Amino acid sequence: MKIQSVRGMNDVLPADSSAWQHVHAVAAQVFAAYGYGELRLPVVERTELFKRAVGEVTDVVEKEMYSFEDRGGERLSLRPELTAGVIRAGIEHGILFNQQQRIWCTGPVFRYERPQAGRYRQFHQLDVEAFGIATPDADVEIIAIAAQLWKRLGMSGFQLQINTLGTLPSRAAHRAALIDYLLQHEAALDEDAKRRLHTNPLRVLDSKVPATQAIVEGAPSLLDYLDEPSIAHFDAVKAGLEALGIAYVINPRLVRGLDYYTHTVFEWVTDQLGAQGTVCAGGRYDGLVEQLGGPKTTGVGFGLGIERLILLMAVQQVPVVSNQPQVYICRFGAEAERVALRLSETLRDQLPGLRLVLNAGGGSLKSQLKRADGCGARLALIIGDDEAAAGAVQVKSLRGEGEAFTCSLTELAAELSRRLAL
RNA sequence: GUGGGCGUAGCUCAGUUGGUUAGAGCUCUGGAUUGUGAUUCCAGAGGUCGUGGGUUCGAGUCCCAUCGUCCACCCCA
Repeated sequence: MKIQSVRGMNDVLPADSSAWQHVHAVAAQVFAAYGYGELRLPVVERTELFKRAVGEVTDVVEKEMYSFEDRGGERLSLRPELTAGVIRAGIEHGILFNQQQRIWCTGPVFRYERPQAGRYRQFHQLDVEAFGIATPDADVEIIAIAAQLWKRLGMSGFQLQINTLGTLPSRAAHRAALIDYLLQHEAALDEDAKRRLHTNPLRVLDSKVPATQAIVEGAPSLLDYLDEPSIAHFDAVKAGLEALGIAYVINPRLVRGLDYYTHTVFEWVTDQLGAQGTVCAGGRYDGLVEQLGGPKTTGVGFGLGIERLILLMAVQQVPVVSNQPQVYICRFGAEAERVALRLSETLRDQLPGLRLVLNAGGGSLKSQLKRADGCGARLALIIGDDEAAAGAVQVKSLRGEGEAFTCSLTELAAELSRRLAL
C-alpha cells in the first residue's frame, strides 16, 4: 500500500523550490530594508492562545484548527496564523513593553479546509508586524512594505483595498444600527446571513448572495458612524498612501475574518487567481496585545500567502533567480577522473558562488554532455586523459556563446569567473 | 461542511457498445565505427489502469466505498 501525502499538504519539488527561495530572499531583504527583525516561532502553541487572539466564534477557531492533546494532557494546536504567536512571544520575552518593535516572521500555518487552487491545509505565510506605534504612519509603513515587495519581485496588477473599522465605540454604534437594519429585512436574507446577523453582523456585509447583497446596498455604512479619532486616523493613512503614490480603493464592505482588527484594514487582491484573490491582508489591532495579557501596546501588520504569491508569479511569468548549475564537468579515463575530482573541489574553494556539477556514474562523453545540457549548465568542462596529461581542460559553451577552447588548470578559475560574472 | 469534474507509464494524454500479451508523444537509457550536447534516425526500459470490494464467463471500461486532485460555495492567505 502506497503512502500518500496528507490531503491539502503539498511537497515543493526541486524544480519549483527556486521560486520559494527567491521569494524568501527578496522578502528578507525588503523587511531588513525597513528595519524589521525576524522572529522564529514554534509551529505548535496552546489552543487557548488562538481562541483568545483570533476569536472563539470565528470559523478559523471553531472548525478549522488542528487541535489535540499531547501526552501530558496539554491542549495544543497547530498555528492557524502567525500574529498570535508573535504577540505571545513578544509578551513572554518582554519586548513589547514601552517600546517600538518591528518584527517579521514566516513559516507554515494550518487550517482544516477543503483544498482548492490557492487554498491548502498546510500553507505558508509571511507576516510583518509593527508594535508600539499608535500613529497612522505605522499603517502606511506596513502597506508600503508590501508595495515594495511587489516592486522588487517584479509583480503587478494588484488592487489595494482599504477600509476602517474605527475605534471600539464607533464599531459598537454601527453594529447596533446594522443589526437594527438587518432585522427589518430579515425575511429576505439568506440562511447564512440570518445566522451571522447576531454572531457577526459585519460579515453579512461581505455576502455574495445576490438577494442579500441587494439589502446590504442600503445598510448603514460604518463610515457614517466613525468618531473623530477614527476619521482622523483613516484620513492620515489615506494621505500617507497618496504621498507615496500608492493607489488604493476604499471598500466599505471590507471586513476581516479574524476578530482582532480595529481602525485600518486592507487587502491586496488580484483577479488572476480565481476564487482565492486575496494574496496579502492585514490591518491594525490595537487591543490585541492587552487582550492576550500583555501591556497596553498597539499593533499593525499583515499576513501574506506564499503559495498564492508564487501561483501569481507563475501566472505573470515573473522571472526567478535560478539555482541551476552553471558548469558541468565531463570526465573519462582513470587518471582524468581523479584530476577532475580534485579540480571540482578546487574550483568550489576558489569560486564560492559557483554552481558546479561533477559527472558521476560514468557514461560516454556523449551521454555526459547530454546530462550537462539537460541540467541547464552554460559551460561544460571536458577532461579526458589527453587534457589531464596536458594539465588543461576543454571549455565548451552549451548555449551558443563561442567555440570550445582549451584552458590550463591554472587559469581556469579566472576564466570561469570572467565568463560567468562571479 | 455542501455541490460537481477528474484519477491509465516520471510528465501530458488516447483507450471505441465491458472481450485475448494496455497505447502515443515527451523524458530516460543505449546505438548510428574509435572522445563532443540541445536537431535527425534506430532500439530499449518503464504501468498490480489511485486503493479496496462487487457485478460478469470476462472490467481500464459498469456499481459501491475509500483516498487524492481540481472547480464552485463556504471561509480566508
